[in-house]
Amino acid sequence: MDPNYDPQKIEAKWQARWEQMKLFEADIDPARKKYYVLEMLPYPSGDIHMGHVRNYSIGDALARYMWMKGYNVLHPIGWDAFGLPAENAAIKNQRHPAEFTFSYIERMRGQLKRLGFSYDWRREIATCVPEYYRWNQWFFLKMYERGLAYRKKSRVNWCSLCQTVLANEQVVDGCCWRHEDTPVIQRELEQWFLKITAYTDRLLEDSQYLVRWPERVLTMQQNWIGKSFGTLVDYELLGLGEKLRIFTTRVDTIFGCTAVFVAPEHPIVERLIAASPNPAKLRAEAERIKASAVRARVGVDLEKLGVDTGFKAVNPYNGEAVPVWLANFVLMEYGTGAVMAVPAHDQRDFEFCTTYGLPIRTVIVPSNSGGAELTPPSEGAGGGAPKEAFIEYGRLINSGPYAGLSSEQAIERMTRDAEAQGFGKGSVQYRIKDWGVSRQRYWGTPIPIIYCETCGIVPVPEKDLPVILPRDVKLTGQGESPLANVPEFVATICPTCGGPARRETDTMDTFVDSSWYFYRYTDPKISTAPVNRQAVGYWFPVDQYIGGIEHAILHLIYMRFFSKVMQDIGLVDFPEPVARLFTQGMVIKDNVKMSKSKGNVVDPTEMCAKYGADTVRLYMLFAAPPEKDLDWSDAGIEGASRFLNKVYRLVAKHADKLCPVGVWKNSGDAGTAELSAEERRLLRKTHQTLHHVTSDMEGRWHFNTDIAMAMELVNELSDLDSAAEAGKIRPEVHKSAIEDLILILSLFSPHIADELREALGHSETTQQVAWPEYDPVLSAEDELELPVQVNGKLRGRIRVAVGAGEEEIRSRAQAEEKVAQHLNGRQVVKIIIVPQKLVNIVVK
RNA sequence: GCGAAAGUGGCGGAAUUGGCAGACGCGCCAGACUUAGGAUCUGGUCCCGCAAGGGGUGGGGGUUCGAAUCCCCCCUUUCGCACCA
Repeated sequence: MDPNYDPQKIEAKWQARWEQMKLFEADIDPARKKYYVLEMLPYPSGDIHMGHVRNYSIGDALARYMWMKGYNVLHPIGWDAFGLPAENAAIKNQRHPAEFTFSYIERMRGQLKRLGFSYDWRREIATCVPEYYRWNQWFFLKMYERGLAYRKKSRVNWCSLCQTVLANEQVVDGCCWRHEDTPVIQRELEQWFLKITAYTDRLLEDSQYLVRWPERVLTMQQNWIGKSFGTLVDYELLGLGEKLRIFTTRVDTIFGCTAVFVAPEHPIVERLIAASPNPAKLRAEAERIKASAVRARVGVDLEKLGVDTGFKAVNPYNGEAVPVWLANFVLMEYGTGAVMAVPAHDQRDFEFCTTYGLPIRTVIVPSNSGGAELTPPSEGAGGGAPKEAFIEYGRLINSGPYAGLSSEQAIERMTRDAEAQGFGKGSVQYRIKDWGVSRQRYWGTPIPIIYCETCGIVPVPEKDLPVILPRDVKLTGQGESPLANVPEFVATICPTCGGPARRETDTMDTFVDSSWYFYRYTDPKISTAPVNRQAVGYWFPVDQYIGGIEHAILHLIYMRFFSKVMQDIGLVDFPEPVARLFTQGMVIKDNVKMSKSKGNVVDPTEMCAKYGADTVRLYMLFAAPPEKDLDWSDAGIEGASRFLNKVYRLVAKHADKLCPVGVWKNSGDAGTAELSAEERRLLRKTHQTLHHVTSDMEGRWHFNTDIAMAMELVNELSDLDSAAEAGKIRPEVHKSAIEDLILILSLFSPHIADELREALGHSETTQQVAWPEYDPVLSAEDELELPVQVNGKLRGRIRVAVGAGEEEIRSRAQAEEKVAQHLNGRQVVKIIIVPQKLVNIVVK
């Protein structure tokens, strides 16, 4: 065995051997328990970054542990290979996106292999190949058949840098999710949508199955879906013979309505302008409000602006005519685009009405006011002007027949009355919108739709799939679909009438690709269906999914939606595909996320060349618990490297001697009795470490503490080294401790573990060994050092046998020299003995 | 503004159930070996104090024999939401 640790050599050797042994290839085996470990698939951007390394090191530790626990482990990887960056790079460099993508995949595959992750590479997928994306098209057609994919013209989010449409989920603070400083603009476009809103209730309800998902993710999803119960109420517009519908969750406050606010984009605005005595003026004002509203959505704090249209609307509950205003803060995309203004009980209305001098009328008082006091607390005892709206539920006043009711009762009764009298009804509104999937870009899945002059929208027949993305396309990045300029792609014949027709030229959002890829891994080559039902039946659900939290309302909600559609189609028979989700923290450096734009990127491949993959991976897991952000430190990785060197030297030093001997096994009481003090000490530490690591691997996953324990074990081995050399530790015992250490290490730094295990005379790899059970007898202490407190302050320590009785502990504690000094002359009130932990003597 | 999480040495972090605060690593200090040390090994390293002792987990209060941990108030940071009617 080489006396010097050479990670480059060792890692190449074991990676080749693992591959040759087909160690990580898992196949269906109904006789064995399965375990599916999934990590979020990378986008082939050119290089693996530290965030990937962290993600995949966590998954690999788990996968290796589960293999050793005897599970049949599915651990796949693939490529989220369609997308904008490749297309943009292609435009810049006058090359084809496919060239970039495939060469980047090639390079990143090499980098992943260099890191030694235990993937079943036979299952690798790339979403940009027709064998994969044809099934995106297939899903699209299935959804189309079910009315879940539809086309409509609407205002959509447009990023001027991406030169394409974005889904609502891809807009962050009014800006593009990929370009934080680029405000999204609104455009009217014909687009394809997937009807995720048809699944809102199931997405909410089925959260009950996701008990092993982080609460935070579920909350974010809930908020994103934004379900709220309320009432639709029709106001009649005087002089127009038209109704204006509003949505409110607080119909109980409607007797306090002093105006109606309408979004500047609302269709009724055109009618108002037309009927206005001064149309030009009203139009100009509407435009001004609209312009301020667009700015408002991007900005944080905005001034509430509005304009009185001069029209009046009639509140059907009390027949009162109130003015109709255009208001910049009213959203066209939520509810009906119009709201009733109740300044006394809505803070926004309050601010607006205060600004414009609209009346404020109190109709709710706190329930505990007993009905006697008719003034809300916000109006102040002196009867001065209120400073804010009273927005709580309470009791109704000044509300005609409903006065005296509680808010809850009133909402129910008033909604029912509206329905009975035909001017309104109960309604549920959602914040989430349907998923716009059309993209005016090239590098994506063609949408399998044909437009025929005579037949209209015609889906591509299933037998004609895939619709191949043509290779020769002129890419300009100029905001129109590149496919539109490929006549041989566009020109087709109508599958229904056989006449000339043209193809849809938009491509799909790449989040479609990643919404079902993890099903494909279970049988990546199947050509007759997107997924193999039998394989899914064996491997699903995903037992553990690991990735970044940034996908909480993107991928992680789309993926759940897709699974529900798949359930409805009959492809799978469960509602939720992922049993347990883990979101790891970011890798940061100098207090900010590592990113090219910040120029603080540490390249994993360079780190592998310098320290070896084992060191990089060990450091990633040691520097912080996995759910927290990890602060990169150059000094820190040196420490990890030093540790592995130390382990290597320690084993190398004894390898020749230990190689031929057998491993000590505990044969029960007799075996334990014959251990020397040093042997006892070494085995105790070993089994305490095993105990900690084993229970931690079962779910807590604080790998940093596992590695710290392994370091302590190494320190113990090092301290006992001279005892081992002096024969006070038998080689068999020594070897047993070292082998357990190696198995623990194999979860985090597998190459060095296999190398060291081989040096000890084994032919199988660590991953093929059963995970060692910890021995409670060996890990138990036989003597304890108990701290002794006097009035809660540490005063001394006593050593007692584990089985020592309370009487003995009591007297020993009081007799301890320093303790006795503090007891001197004081009366002992109570002695608290916490078994195995401490003694506290209370005196006065 | 609302919601969530967090705040522990010079730094990353540990303390799994209310029971020795600071494991482990980094850094630093001293020493050994060495032609040399950015290798390795040994010892030290929360603060004040010569010591005895005292103080200490963002700040203040509380519960308890005992609080980093539980409760109340406040401050700070990060993340999410932010006119969703």
